[in-house]
Amino acid sequence: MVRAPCCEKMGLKKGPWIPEEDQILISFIQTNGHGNWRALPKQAGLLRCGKSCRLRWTNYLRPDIKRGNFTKEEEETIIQLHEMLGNRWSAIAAKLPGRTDNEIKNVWHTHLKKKLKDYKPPQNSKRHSKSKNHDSKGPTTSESSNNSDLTIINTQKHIDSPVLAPNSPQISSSTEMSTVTLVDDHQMVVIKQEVMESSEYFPEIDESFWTDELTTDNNWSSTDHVMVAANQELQVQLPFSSFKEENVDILATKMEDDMDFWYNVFIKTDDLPELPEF
DNA sequence: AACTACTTCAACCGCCGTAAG
DNA sequence: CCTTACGGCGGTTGAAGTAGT
Repeated sequence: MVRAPCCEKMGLKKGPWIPEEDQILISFIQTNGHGNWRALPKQAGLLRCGKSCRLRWTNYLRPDIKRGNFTKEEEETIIQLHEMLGNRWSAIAAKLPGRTDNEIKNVWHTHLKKKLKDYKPPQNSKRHSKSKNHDSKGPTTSESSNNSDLTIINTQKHIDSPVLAPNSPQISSSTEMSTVTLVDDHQMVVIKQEVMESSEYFPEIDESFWTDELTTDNNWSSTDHVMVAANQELQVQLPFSSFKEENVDILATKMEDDMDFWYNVFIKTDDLPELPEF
C-alpha cells in the first residue's frame, strides 16, 4: 500500500501555526466538530493538511489540555508507566489527563531519561549492602494525599519461604525479585519479596522502614508505591473488587534510589467498575 | 555585545492498523 | 481477498530560546 504524502499538494502551509489559524480551527471545531480531518481544512478555509490540523488540535488547542510544567507526581507516573509500557506514549498519556503523548515524549527525552540514568537500579545484579536510613526517601510519600485508593492491610509479616494465600487464584506476576498475587476474591494484592536474603539488603528492619500510607496519582491507575522488603509480605487492599480475573494484570516493578528500594505496584484491568473522577 | 553550544518543544514524516468499498 | 483512505502513533527534525564563554 502506497500513500501519497499528506501535504503533497502545493499551496498547503507548513510550519508553525499563527494565532489566526488557531482561531479558525478552534471556531470550526467548536461549531462543526472534527468528524473528518482530511476534509476539515478545506471546509474551515485553512491552507493546511488534515493531519496538521489534527495535530495542532490534539496537541495544543484542545480545551482540556493542561499547560505548564509537569509536577513531580506526573513525572514519577511517567517513569513508572514507561517502565511498564515502554515508548507507548499515547497509552501513558491516557493516564495523565490533560497531557498529550507528544508532550510526554518530549519530557521523557529532555528530562526524565537523564534523570533515570542516575536513578534506575542496575538490572539483574546483586546490590551491595546499603544503609538502613530510610527517613528521606521512598517515593514522595510526604507529598501523598489522604485519599489513597489503596490501603495497607498489614505489614512486616515475616515469612521464611514462598507462601501464597490459600485461596489465591492463578493470577500472579512476578519480577525477578518479587511475587505479586491477587487474593481474597481480588480484593487484595499480596506482594512478596523473595529470593534475596534479607540480611543482604536489610540487616535490620525497623518500623520506620515501612510507609504509613501509599501515594496516589492524579488518576485512578493504582500506581502506588509500596515498601516491601526481602522475605516480607505486604497485603494491600484494592480500591475495587468486581473485575474479572482474566482481565487483571498486576505488576510490581522495583525502584531504587541511593538510599532505598521500593516497589511500584500497577494494577491494570479493562474491566473496571466506576472510577473516581479527578 | 557577539558568538557558540546546548536545550526545548512544536510540528512534520512515515509507518501501521483498520474500516469501507 | 485486495485496494484505498483515514486516523493514530512513535521517531525525528529544526527553529527558537537559553546558557556559557
